Amino acid sequence: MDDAKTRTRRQILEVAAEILEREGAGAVSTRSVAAAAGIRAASLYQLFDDKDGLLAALAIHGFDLYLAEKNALASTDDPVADMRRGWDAHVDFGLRHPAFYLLMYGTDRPGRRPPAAEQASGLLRGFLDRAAAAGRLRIPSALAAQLTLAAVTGVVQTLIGLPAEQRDLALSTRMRDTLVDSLVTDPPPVADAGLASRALALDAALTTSAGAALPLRPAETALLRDWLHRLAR
Amino acid sequence: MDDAKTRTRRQILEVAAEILEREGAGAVSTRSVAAAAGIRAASLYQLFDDKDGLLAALAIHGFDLYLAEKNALASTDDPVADMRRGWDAHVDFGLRHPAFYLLMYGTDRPGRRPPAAEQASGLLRGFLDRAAAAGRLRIPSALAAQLTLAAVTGVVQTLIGLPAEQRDLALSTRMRDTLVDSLVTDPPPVADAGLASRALALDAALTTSAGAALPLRPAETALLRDWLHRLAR
DNA sequence: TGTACATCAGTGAACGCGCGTTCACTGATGTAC
DNA sequence: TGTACATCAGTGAACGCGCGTTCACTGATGTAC
Repeated sequence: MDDAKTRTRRQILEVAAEILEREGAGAVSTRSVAAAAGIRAASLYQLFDDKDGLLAALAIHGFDLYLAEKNALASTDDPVADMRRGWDAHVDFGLRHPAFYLLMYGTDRPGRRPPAAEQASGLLRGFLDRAAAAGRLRIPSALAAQLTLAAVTGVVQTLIGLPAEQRDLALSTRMRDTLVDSLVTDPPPVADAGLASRALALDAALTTSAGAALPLRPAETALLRDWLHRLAR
Repeated sequence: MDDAKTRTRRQILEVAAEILEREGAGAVSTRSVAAAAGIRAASLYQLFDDKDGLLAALAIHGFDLYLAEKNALASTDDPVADMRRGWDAHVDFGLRHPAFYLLMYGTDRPGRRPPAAEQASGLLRGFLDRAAAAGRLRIPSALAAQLTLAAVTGVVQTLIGLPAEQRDLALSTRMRDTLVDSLVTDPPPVADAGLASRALALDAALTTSAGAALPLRPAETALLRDWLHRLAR
């Protein structure tokens, strides 16, 4: 009956999520979670290694919630419009689950990357590589992803810090448009797309086919990509 | 001898700052600070109300450090260049004092604005109002300040979260330039400056002369400024 | 100059609390014969 | 169908810890006469 164990784990994570969102990260302790779940604190140790294990599972639970919403967003053939919608969905999630958001994206101590940043960055790269492949990206997608993530987390954390009634989404939409406009070439790709766009389109295609057999050796590919980035600068 | 008391307070705050920067916010307790300062924890209660008082004083101490650096930056007659230099100084401070920065600007729980955000926003408004007075601002300075603060804290927190050797200031300079370019009109003000710039220049002048005798009544002034913001939109 | 007193920064011991974690246990459930 | 046994989720009590905070105190310093 591993099912039963999995189910209990899920129930406990949901209870823990409720405490997190209602009372903040400081209120999540082995004892408070156990009490809210109607079991003894000692029982948690059969389901999770220890407190850190519980918190890690909670962060993954939060990221599952986030991914479920993101995946519900269908991709269209306009990667730039998709990016704007992805931005809005991200902000919306953060404002509906502020405590989760801070746990997932908040920087709590130097040198420790927020747990969700890695995965979110990967997701973003998906959008951006598609934009690059369509010849619409001005800068390498890795830097574009970092810029976008830094801007969006700055916006969400600013909004979360304000009392609910003072939160004005104009901050988010303006930042979004400023950023997207700066990353993306305005017109859809035309026949004589610029040097930079062409270099980046090729670079994106190389990313997509990573692992596939290329007619170049790894060291050559690396050098080529370095040149492409220089051309795009 | 109130001098002696003030001096002791300062010494204790410096010791506390050291713990904060070396071991993180979690390591700052009444006992650890007292031990590091060579006194008993009980003695702290003669210098600070309680632990919250100590932390509040610590945040103010951090902001004093910050202001000391900012004030060393002389203003030039180019408010836009000043803004860029202010941005860089802010980022530099954050990377040199990451734990302080997180204490001052980090969002730790929903609805609670980071303690330094208010003052930093006021400081920023100074730069921005000067830019607006020169007719170089595209949007109201309050929104511009919010955008800038959200972007710069997003950047600094992203960099702080990375291991020191992966921190790349290109993220900061690109975000800075993207943002400044979007806030500011490109050419220095010419004779036929646009409607929006003129409206905002007037608005900035009204801010500067708040309190001085105006030929308009307060309600009229408020309405006028509302109209100016609408023209600038 | 010397004595008696007031002030008050700092002491040392103790309080109660919530925490993470351990451990021998119990009692219900499922399995083997 | 009935009995003996194994499994194991969950229990209850206890541990040691660091925490914020209190309180009566001490002993050095400065002041008044």
